[in-house]
Amino acid sequence: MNKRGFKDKVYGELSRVAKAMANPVRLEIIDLLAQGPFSVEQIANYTGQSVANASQHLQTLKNAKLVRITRDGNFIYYSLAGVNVFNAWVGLRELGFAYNAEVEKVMHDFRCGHRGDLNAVDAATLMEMMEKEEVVLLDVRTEDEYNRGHIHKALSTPIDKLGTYLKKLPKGKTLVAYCRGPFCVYADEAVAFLQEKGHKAIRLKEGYPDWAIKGLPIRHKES
Amino acid sequence: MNKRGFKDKVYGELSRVAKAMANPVRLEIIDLLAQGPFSVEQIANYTGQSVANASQHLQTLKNAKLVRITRDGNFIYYSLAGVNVFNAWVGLRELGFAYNAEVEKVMHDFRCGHRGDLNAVDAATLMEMMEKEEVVLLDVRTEDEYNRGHIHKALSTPIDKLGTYLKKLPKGKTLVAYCRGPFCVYADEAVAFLQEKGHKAIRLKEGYPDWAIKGLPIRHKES
DNA sequence: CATTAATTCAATTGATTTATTGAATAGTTA
DNA sequence: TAACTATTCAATAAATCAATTGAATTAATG
Repeated sequence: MNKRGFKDKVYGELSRVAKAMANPVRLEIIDLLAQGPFSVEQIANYTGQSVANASQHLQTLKNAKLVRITRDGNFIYYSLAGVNVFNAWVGLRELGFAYNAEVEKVMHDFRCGHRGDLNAVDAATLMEMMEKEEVVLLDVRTEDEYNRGHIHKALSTPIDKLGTYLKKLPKGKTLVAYCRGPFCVYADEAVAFLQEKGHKAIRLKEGYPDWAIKGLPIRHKES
Repeated sequence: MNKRGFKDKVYGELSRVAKAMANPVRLEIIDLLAQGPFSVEQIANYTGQSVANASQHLQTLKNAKLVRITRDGNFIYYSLAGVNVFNAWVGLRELGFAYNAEVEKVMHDFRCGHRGDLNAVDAATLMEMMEKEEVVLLDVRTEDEYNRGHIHKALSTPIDKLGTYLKKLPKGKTLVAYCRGPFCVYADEAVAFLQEKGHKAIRLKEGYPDWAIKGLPIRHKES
């Protein structure tokens, strides 16, 4: 094989991987699967797609080796093929943040409409805050996702049941809410709700997968 | 805006960035521009494309904010919009290496055909070797690229003039050749040539941009 | 073995993407 | 200002991609 043929093959193969990521629905699926395995129906519901369409996108991701499947009874669960998939997704995400003003703008506008406080702490800041025991950390994802893995010392307070946990939360301390990632709005909703109830609340910029991949302290239930 | 509308916009914008990367020619352009600025004609020649086609791809990259331009005389020079573009490219590249057996296979087959020794040292290993002063480091890219920036202590020995440097190279020490990146074949060609001439030679797995972005020691000519 | 539920396949249509060609534009130099 | 050069634009046709629909698989259960 000559030099051009070699390059055509290498860049061609890599562009197949990039093509598999180059679709809004598939990016949302990747972002979701960073939390762990989900069935086709769960993925379809979450992304607002028909089951057939979700399945089709999942086949595309599977062919590109970005996801893998495990069976459990009647269900097929999809999850990311490995940590490199998440890394590539983060690379793309940060690229979007850095140079695409439209991404920043959309996020800013959306969150402006939901709460006054646009601040968010990043992982490093939160680590410092936690060392001083100033904060209560809230995992507002589903209980299932919490059990799969959560930030050390976080309490499970799913967004749709947040009201029932209100009494147990101390008024003095800062509440920090986190969810699936920077595009997940659960933490924003939680912060809005908590601030309305008179709490001092702020969201964590990153989500659980970002925290975990940095090697920061986590815990999970034995399965 | 509702939650779905927000997500559609965010993932839609990010998929536009991914789409801009999802083409073999554009990936090769990104990989090249990691070395520094190049004109449209240089890019067209390097990628084996017509000037019009190269220009069209560059417009696509520019619209996605992945590259930016600077003028100098008659020429327009394209370069990466920032360090995040390179990071995203590396994320994709590593993803290809990790899960796409086809990429590994193509590289292995190609390099098998060119030299017996498939080994390559990585950056960390090279740093150790250099501390013991066991190696002579050769930058086999163009002299121009060397001047823009090179690994500290490397000699400029462009691949097409490598023969003229032969006498000056010590027979006892290990020669380590590096070039633009893992898909650049200059270092492979250099290693094959040097081994043929009785030298102990090996390539660096990564290219100059990978070395530089890790914060490892570099030097460059004042411009 | 038949039923059921979850998932995938196949065919269609409309929308994007790509390489090619040749013409147009915008800066530079004489 | 005219000629030149590097780059971009516009139009085309072939190829690829996405959402929809309904039918076909596949594996577990009665």
